[in-house]
Amino acid sequence: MDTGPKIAQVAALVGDPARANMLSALMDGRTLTASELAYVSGVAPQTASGHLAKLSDAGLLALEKQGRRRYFRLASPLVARMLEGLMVVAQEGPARQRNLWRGGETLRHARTCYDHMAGRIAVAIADRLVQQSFILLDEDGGQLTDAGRSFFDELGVDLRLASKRRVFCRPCLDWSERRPHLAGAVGAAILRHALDHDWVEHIRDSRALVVTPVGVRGLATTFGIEGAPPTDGRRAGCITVPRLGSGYPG
Amino acid sequence: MDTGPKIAQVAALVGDPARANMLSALMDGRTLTASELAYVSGVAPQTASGHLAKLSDAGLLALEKQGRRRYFRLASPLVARMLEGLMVVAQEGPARQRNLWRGGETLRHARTCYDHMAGRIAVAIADRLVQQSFILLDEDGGQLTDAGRSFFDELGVDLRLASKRRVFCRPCLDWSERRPHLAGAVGAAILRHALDHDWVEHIRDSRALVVTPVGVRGLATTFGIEGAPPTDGRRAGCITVPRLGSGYPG
DNA sequence: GAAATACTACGGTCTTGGCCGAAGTGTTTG
DNA sequence: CAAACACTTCGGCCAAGACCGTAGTATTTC
Repeated sequence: MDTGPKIAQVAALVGDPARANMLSALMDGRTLTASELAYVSGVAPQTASGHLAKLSDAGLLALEKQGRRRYFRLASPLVARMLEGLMVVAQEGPARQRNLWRGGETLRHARTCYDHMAGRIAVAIADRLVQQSFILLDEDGGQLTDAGRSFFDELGVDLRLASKRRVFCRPCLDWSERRPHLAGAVGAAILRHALDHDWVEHIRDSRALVVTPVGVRGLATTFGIEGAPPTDGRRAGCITVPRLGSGYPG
Repeated sequence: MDTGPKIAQVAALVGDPARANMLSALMDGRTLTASELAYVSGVAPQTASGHLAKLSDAGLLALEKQGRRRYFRLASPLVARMLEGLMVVAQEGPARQRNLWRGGETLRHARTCYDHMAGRIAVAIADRLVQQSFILLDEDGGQLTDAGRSFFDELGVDLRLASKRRVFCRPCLDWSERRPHLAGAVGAAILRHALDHDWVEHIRDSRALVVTPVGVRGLATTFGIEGAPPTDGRRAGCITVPRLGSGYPG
């Protein structure tokens, strides 16, 4: 039962700040180029190249070549899940200036997690679906009830898009709420539906989502969520995530 | 709000082979001493000491001092979950570790704690003895009543074996149940009685105990405990959400 | 073809941190 | 009390690896 060394290898890979930054940036399922990842991780391209090679060799990242660029993304939802687990523990530390967070509030409210939603809103949705017996969740799996199936049918959410290979429905522990939200094909479908109907919008290039006025109504009628947008007056939380889009040197 | 560095810190902690071995050994919920952890991790005690300090400081391990020993255990189920996530990625396949976790269930049911019993069964025994006024317990001590003395006499438990020097009867906080079970000479006598009468058996070289069919009857008639064998707390389709915040003593 | 772009390979520097021997603290035993 | 035991602290050794400058290899653009 010598699992120790194996998990040490993986953990050591994530244990470098530069690599951890890269993985964090990829958490929402985006694909980024080597240059972009070098920038977000704060190291020179040569250094980043080495890191990316290691991460790819270890099977944490998937690589796609296109012309002179290399696009990287997380190799599988399992990797995202692993990172979520680390985040949960990492957040637990001594209660420092937790409020020092800027824009953290927005992230806590709603964000993407790989390909589904996370944050208060997502947890509330999961709660509602469970409470209504549309979904049955246990520690690491879940399933749709018949009632749930028709609920999503009426909503116009097509769950048949789900590939057979991927997990259909599972809980994903939310690092900000410490309670599960929905991942898997069902979670992805809900996010797609929310984006398609303009319930939520991406903020710039971050993982944060804002709930639109339309979304407030939609969430209320569909899921019974009273969730107003994070703040009223000023812009719902200025995300302080370093700009990815325009900040590249050169 | 950059989560990268934080998860890097945690991951780097797990990223050392010696520390990873320690954490793996604790995955099943056991409590191990510094020496034992030094052994399983394959490093000298001095080195292990440093590792354990780091893991404790980071909040991954919980520490309990007893005498000249230090007992370590995973600080929370969230840590176990994180390790599980790493294992999944590390070994490219379905987590077989499920079995270990099941073993944790066995530990929670009945195990030895030094020289006495711990776990659900032990807590139930203590409850019963207190409820029957056979034993009076307070915060850090306890005493046998006359009724209790004759109860043990009839049972054939010889309490006079107790060395003079050792504590006769005291409560010991059960880490899995978070309620006290019996330690001291009385606790030791109960365990000896249970082993002598084949009520329980040691599992392999672990501290886990299984309750035999004989034991089920014995516990029922003697202590009025309905305790079926390790009830194997299988699914029961329950939501585990509420358990996230609790389950382990802080 | 030449230049710019995106990325990779190599080599040398330098910090980090794991490791253990020796010595020290606190606890139990006899 | 002394000895055994469990663990920690200190100090020096050493290797792993993160980093970047330089110099490459593809690919696209002009």
